[in-house]
Amino acid sequence: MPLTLEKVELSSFSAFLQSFPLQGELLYKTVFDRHADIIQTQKARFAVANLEKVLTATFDVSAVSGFDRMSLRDLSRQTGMSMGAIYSCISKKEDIALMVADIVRLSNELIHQHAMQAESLWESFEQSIRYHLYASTLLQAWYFFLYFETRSLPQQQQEDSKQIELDAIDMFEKQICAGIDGGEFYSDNPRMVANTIVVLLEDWYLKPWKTESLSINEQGRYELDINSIEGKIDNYNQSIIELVKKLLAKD
Amino acid sequence: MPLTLEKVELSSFSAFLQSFPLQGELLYKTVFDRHADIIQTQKARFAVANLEKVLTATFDVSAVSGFDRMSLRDLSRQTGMSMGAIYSCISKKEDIALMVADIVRLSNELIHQHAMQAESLWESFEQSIRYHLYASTLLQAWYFFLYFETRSLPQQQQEDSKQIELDAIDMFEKQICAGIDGGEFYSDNPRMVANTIVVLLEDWYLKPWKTESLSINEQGRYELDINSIEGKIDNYNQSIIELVKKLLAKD
DNA sequence: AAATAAATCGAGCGTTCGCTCTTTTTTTAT
DNA sequence: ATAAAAAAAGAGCGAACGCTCGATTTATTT
Repeated sequence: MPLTLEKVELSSFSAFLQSFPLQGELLYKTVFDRHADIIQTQKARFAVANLEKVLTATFDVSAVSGFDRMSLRDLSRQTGMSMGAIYSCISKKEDIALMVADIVRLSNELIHQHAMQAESLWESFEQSIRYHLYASTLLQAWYFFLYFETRSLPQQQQEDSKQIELDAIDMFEKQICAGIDGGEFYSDNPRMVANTIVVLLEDWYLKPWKTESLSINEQGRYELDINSIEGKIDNYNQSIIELVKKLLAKD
Repeated sequence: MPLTLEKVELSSFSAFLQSFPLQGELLYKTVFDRHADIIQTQKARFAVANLEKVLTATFDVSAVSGFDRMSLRDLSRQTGMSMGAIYSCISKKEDIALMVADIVRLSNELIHQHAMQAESLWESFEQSIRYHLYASTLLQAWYFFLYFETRSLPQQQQEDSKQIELDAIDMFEKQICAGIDGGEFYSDNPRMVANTIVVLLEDWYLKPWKTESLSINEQGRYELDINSIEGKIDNYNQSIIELVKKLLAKD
């Protein structure tokens, strides 16, 4: 039973939250299922609880000082788990980074697949942007971590990460070119427009302090405040859309 | 005798190279002068040679695996210097990151000051973008390092780095607003345009593989090939300018 | 050429790292 | 209630870390 997003209209962040599978317990259950081979713990109940603690603490600690500086003793202190407990849900430190990379890739696949189900070119284009914003808001810590800690991954996975970005640019470029061919858009530099979209999407989850889109809780961790975030996402999304419209306008 | 850029027209990358002071021997001499308090070595001749070796090797090694993973023994091997020699031009590992941060800040100041000398609003705006591209190309490794290794710096310096980015956005925003007030531009979201410019400027030095703007030499290090880079910078610069023109056009 | 100062060297210090492994505790099955 | 299985605990291991410091080499001055 592979994860999918049903074809429903995810026209708001709250609607998105109701159908996106990579959140809450199911998120960590997914991590468990996809890495059962390296996880010692057998019962999902225990593994899921531990994975949540380990990954959350990893994001907290390494956001400040980086993954390399985070020692597993830091992690032990932060989670209240012993070294043994930590090593029951990973086989080595690097595994944590692998799990994050895997989930981010999966998330990107899900939103891409879903956006492609749209009926018109513009709808698909607009939804690619919006779903990307939604997913990278929900999984902000994960996206952020992957971007900055790619160098903790094996060489091959580092290349893969680059390729994800290039693929995203290619995708937008193709959509733009299709729109140009269909007479819907105009641009003399489709790739530049596509690239601009991608870096603006990255900017959203890399620099939340620019828009204060996330609030900081008493533990100093960024967290979602659904009520205040909803408007901010829509704002940023709208800004990108309007920017893109100008860039693709026929004189 | 503070460093400055004479008021000359730097209308091409090669013209820029002829007057920008942060390059070659003078670059490392500047590092030496500005950190004489923590550098044991007294004679500039020795310090400059060692700083060049240490900083170059730092960029090489940590571009692959990060500053934290780079041990001073790696550095010793890469430079052919002993531990003692390394510690004669730094007092601790963190100093390397401090030196890089200092130079990047200085570079930004120089190009900002110079751009402000332009005579018209548009000229100043356009030169801010172009000089930033020039400087971040010449000092690509430095800019790249600061972006990814900010977390190796003390808390205060981390905040400063954020502020540099916010200042840059503010500056472009002000210029845009001035242009709107003067009837030269139109935009209903000046900050979004300013932010877009800044992330596109960052993209240039963070992801050289996107445009293959730098060639890779036999040591696997990115290096400048003045002949082929000149056209690529101008291309990218032109792409940004045209994009900005569209975003600020009066209908 | 001798004397002084500066720069370089690298073995070694104390610490911390990722990780292992035996012991103990908790959970599950009978 | 008891036995078997699973999970958690944390002291301990070898390796590698940043950094120091007395010995040595090189450069400068007299």
